[in-house]
Amino acid sequence: MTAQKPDRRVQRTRQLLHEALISLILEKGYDRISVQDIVDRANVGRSTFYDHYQDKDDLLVSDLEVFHGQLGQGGTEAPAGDVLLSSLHVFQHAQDNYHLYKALLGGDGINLILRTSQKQLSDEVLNRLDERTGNGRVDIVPPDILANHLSSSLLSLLTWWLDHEMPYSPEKMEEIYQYLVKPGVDSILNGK
Amino acid sequence: MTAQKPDRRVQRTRQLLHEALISLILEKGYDRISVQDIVDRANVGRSTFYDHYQDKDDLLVSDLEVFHGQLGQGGTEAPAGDVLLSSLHVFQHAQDNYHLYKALLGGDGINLILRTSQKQLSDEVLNRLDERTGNGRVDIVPPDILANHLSSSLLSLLTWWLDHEMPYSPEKMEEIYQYLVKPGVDSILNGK
DNA sequence: TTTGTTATCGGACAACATGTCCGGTAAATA
DNA sequence: TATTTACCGGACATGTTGTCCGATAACAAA
Repeated sequence: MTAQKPDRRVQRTRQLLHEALISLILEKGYDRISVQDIVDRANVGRSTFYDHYQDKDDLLVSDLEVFHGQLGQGGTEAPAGDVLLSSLHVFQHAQDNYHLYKALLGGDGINLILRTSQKQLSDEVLNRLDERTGNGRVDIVPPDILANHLSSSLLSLLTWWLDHEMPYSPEKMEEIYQYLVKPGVDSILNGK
Repeated sequence: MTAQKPDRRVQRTRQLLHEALISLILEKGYDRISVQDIVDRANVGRSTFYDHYQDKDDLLVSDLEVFHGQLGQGGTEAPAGDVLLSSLHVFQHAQDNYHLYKALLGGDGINLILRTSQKQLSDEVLNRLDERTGNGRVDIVPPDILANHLSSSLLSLLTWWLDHEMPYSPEKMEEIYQYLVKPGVDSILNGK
């Protein structure tokens, strides 16, 4: 079993496909891209694509691994005992890789349902917030961000509940939701 | 302009397509469904499908409108001055329409990227939470729900930031994130 | 019941997408 | 230089999409 040097062409081809996918997601949205689009953009033969990946999703997942890898490393480890995520590192990394993040998280192609539902809820919250402007620390947390937070928290909690086959009653979930978000809202709106 | 009675066939056809879509999403996931699958299940001609909807997405969006409509009505209006969403109503409605909700929000087909990223973050938070079990009100808010909340909040905040072209600095976003979630976490972990 | 309308059907069509297989070529390693 | 192998391009069968058409049967109105 002699040591094998890796063929330099492989990495290059995968890199080309990677870049093509990202740029195409930005232009057309993930689900409007065909394998043909990707290989045209990358100047790679279509059969070569299938030598590397099973399908379009496979390429995306492989890209996501790089994405998560970069995100994990380089960040100062969270202070021991601190439960909160080091969001600063996330935001800085997103700023440094704006296009990548925007392609993966932004836009509207990928998450049609959740985005539609959340916008609906968020608008509703925003309406209520408008009625109580002036007081509170709105300077620190803008109302639209607060609305976004409240609606997305509810939807993610709901999604968790469904994925786990509704292990608690709606009343219990309501209680949990309150415990999670109310202290934050109070401290912002009532100036603590 | 005489009053026209609606043709009863129309509503029936749309209802059949609606039911077929929902059941198929549950079985295969949204993006693995073809129009052919839908019309086969619904016993509707394929050309008839295109008489009603432009494409698969169009049918889904139309279903979402019903979804949001049901969600909006019937809920006791939020107490005036209360900013929080009436999550109880949402959870009850989800319980009454479990299959619909599960089809639209559950599973993994529709939100590959966000779900993958969130699971990553959530696991990380959960690890940290394990180190401080015992104290706090874990009985009210289970650790995995708390981890889910913290990670999804960060991702939704990040998504908002990207969609609005990064109007604040990463440091400012970090501050906002802390303001939003920290009070809730503290009250849960430290027993207030 | 009769009449006029129209929703539905099924088939046909072109264009495109998918995944696989193959032999030839060129670039890599040894 | 010799040998391995990554890449290419073409071909193939299969499936998907969106559109158009004429025929049929269900409908509303009279």
